[in-house]
Amino acid sequence: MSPDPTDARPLYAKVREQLVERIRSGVWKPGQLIPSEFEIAAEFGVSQGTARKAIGALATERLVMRQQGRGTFVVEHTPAHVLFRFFNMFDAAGELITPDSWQATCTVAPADGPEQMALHLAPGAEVIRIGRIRTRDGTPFICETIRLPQELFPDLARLDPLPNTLYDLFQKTYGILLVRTEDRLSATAADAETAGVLNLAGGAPLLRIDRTAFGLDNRPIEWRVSLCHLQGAHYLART
Amino acid sequence: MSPDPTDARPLYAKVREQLVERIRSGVWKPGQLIPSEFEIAAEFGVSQGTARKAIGALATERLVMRQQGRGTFVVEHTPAHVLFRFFNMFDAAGELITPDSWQATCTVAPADGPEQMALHLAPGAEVIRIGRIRTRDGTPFICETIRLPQELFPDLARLDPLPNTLYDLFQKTYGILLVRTEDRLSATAADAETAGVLNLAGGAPLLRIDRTAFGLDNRPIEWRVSLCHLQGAHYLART
DNA sequence: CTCCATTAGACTTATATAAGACTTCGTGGT
DNA sequence: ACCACGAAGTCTTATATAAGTCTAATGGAG
Repeated sequence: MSPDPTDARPLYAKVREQLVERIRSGVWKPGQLIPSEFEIAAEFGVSQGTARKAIGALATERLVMRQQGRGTFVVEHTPAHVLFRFFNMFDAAGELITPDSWQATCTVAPADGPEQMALHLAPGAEVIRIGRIRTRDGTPFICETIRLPQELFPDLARLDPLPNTLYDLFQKTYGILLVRTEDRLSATAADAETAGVLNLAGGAPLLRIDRTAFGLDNRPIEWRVSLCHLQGAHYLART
Repeated sequence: MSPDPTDARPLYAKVREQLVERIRSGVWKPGQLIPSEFEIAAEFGVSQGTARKAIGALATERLVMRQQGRGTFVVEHTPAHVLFRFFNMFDAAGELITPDSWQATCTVAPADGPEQMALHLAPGAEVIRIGRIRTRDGTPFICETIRLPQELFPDLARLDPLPNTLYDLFQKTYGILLVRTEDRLSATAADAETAGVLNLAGGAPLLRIDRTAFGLDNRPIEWRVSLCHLQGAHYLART
């Protein structure tokens, strides 16, 4: 069954890999109930404890959610879940900010140097470029540029309007589950264009969030640069 | 042995709590080898697997480090470890920045409102206020203010000079292990004083890091505000 | 005799399995 | 409408075995 019979990794690691593959390939879809520990154990010819340990690894990677008495479910990127999991902006009172999207533009072009670098693209590959403004209580506060590999998201550029939570779209329409992000934060002064869009004086300090989001196979899926005019809000990083 | 005989939590959770207490109280000191899984199991009258699960919980909380064949050790906040664990600034090439400390001032005073709030202090309690400049390749780039509960760090204010890595001092001299931090990031314009210290034009954009660090019992131990003039550097937040 | 590579053994954490307890939820009787 | 109960799931605990690490004894080469 395993490709390499001399593979020395522990049993539960091999089982884990097979389970990940089932989620990646879409055999088990987001939100779906997966077989019980005993069923998985029987299928792979291991004990329930070993199957449990493999599933437990998925649970710590937040690929599945377990519920005692109910079963184990593949994570689903509902808008609410995406907000909770991947959005880290809070207002002065500590409340999670729920932004709206506005005025999105979407184009396709060959990737330039930085885009090739960020998304690990071969020269000549195309990217989708999305620009959008996000608002909070009606006033614009984030100016955002998003780049995606065109190859992974056919026809996305023709979607109009784009939904507010892209990660939800990635998963439900394209079957791509984001698993991990790396956010690089810095401060920058607003240039003339951004200042105009956000209705600011030029040179105003902005928080710049440079995010790369990775999929199940650790491939970079999205590169997103957000320029944020936080009015008393902040980005929260735990540990 | 347990204070409440009807305590319904699982066995391993109770054992875990006892082990945490041993680290908190200093019975097991940082860097020290703790007893083996079998010894702990025998002492608490449980199986090795249960003791192992309790220790495993500590390992995922990064309170201990396990090494197969060697044993399990309480984490130690060496300067290198602190840098790796709690310092999140990287330069444009992705290399970890190792800052130096410079020109620290240290005073003691009754806590003001924000300090009481951040450190959960009773009115009238005193705080230690530390101000310092951090340099990178000799040029100042972070202007930092640190507040500590005076009660926890007797005589710290008399230390001169303060060491570069405070977290190391907290652990080795005061036996206080930091376990978790919450960093709130925002962008701000340099005021006149900060601009002068960092040798900048007034109004230059700075990254503001507002950090609260928590100890083993989840008590806030440190409140630190850093104003950073990142020259191509960034703060990295994973996940 | 000294040095060094080897090896047996003790001790450690890691893995695998089995059995019973606990939780949830639907179902059917009252 | 309510409650008891059973089916089906995860969770906890215990036990046995494997695998990694260090130490000290051993024995041969120089």
